[in-house]
Amino acid sequence: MRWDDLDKQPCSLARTLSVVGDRWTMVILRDCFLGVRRFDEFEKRLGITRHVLAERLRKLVDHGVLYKTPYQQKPVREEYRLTDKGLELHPVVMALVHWGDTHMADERGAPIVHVHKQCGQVMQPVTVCSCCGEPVTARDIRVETGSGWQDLAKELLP
Amino acid sequence: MRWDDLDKQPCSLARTLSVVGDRWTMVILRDCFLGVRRFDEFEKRLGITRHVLAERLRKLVDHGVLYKTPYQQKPVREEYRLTDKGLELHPVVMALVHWGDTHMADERGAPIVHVHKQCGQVMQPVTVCSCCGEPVTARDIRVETGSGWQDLAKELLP
DNA sequence: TAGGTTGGGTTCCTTTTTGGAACCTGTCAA
DNA sequence: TTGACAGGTTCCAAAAAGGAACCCAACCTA
Repeated sequence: MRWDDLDKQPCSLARTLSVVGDRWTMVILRDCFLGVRRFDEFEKRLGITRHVLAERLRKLVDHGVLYKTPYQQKPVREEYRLTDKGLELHPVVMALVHWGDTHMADERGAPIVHVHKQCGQVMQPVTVCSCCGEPVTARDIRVETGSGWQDLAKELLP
Repeated sequence: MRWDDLDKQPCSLARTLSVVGDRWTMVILRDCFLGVRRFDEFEKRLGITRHVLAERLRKLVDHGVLYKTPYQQKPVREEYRLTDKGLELHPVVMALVHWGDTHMADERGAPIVHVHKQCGQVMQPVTVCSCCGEPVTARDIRVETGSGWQDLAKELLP
């Protein structure tokens, strides 16, 4: 399978990765969540080549994850901002950062910490069950085929 | 910057992506979480080329995300399993799947659902604050430089 | 005992993607 | 008039992915 066909897979993870799963997109989105908005600022911070950056930004705009909005006229200059759809990638970013903090940090600890505005504390993201509110780990989960997909059950699960 | 230098960045997200951030690794890990363990089963399910698969599995083993263990002698055959470090990527997988369910699903709905064994319900992952237990979104978070990184504060944040 | 199958790869070659640098286009300021 | 700035695009070389074929040890089976 070509990577380009990922979005046709009957798998939400594959479809998500077809948008954010290439080498640079998540790093661009990290900067978006930090408040970076302009082309040249992305370029400076990421050290990514301009034409890959331009293409990734275009793709994120096409998918409705970012939108362009002018911040000056004459000449028109536009900046990139997260849409609501983009903001909803925050749990993904938090989970990636948390794993890195736990498993890839050096003796200096986490480069960046997250403060929860409501409680004022430095926080780690915890994934809980939407029904009972208890923390969930991989071992607490059983996977089943979705109700619209019974016919593909044998293909979806090993 | 080359993508290969991501792991040297003072950023936990970049370091995490240096392990799981290429085109196929997360899809391989999705299958690991579904219980796939053998080379040929990965190949059949993913339709990925054998040599990319072999390289990705090797890299995940090198990083301690998977380990190889024999399931028969004569001839020795080994399978790949998630280590504890690998199991801790579960929140990342859940967050990616949830975003896909929300934003990339078709009329048939989620191909796969997650049942929380403890409460028996189909669940969605919710990210909450480790201190106060309240759900957090992007707008609830303020970012600060980690205590070991004050000297780099100007570089880390825009 | 020849021939095929299975699991788990490696090799080789072609096509796509990146990386890196240079170039283009309005607008403004010196 | 030259230069800077923001935001790209173009071009070419280098690296990675895709696809097919090959390898090998140990079975199985006719």
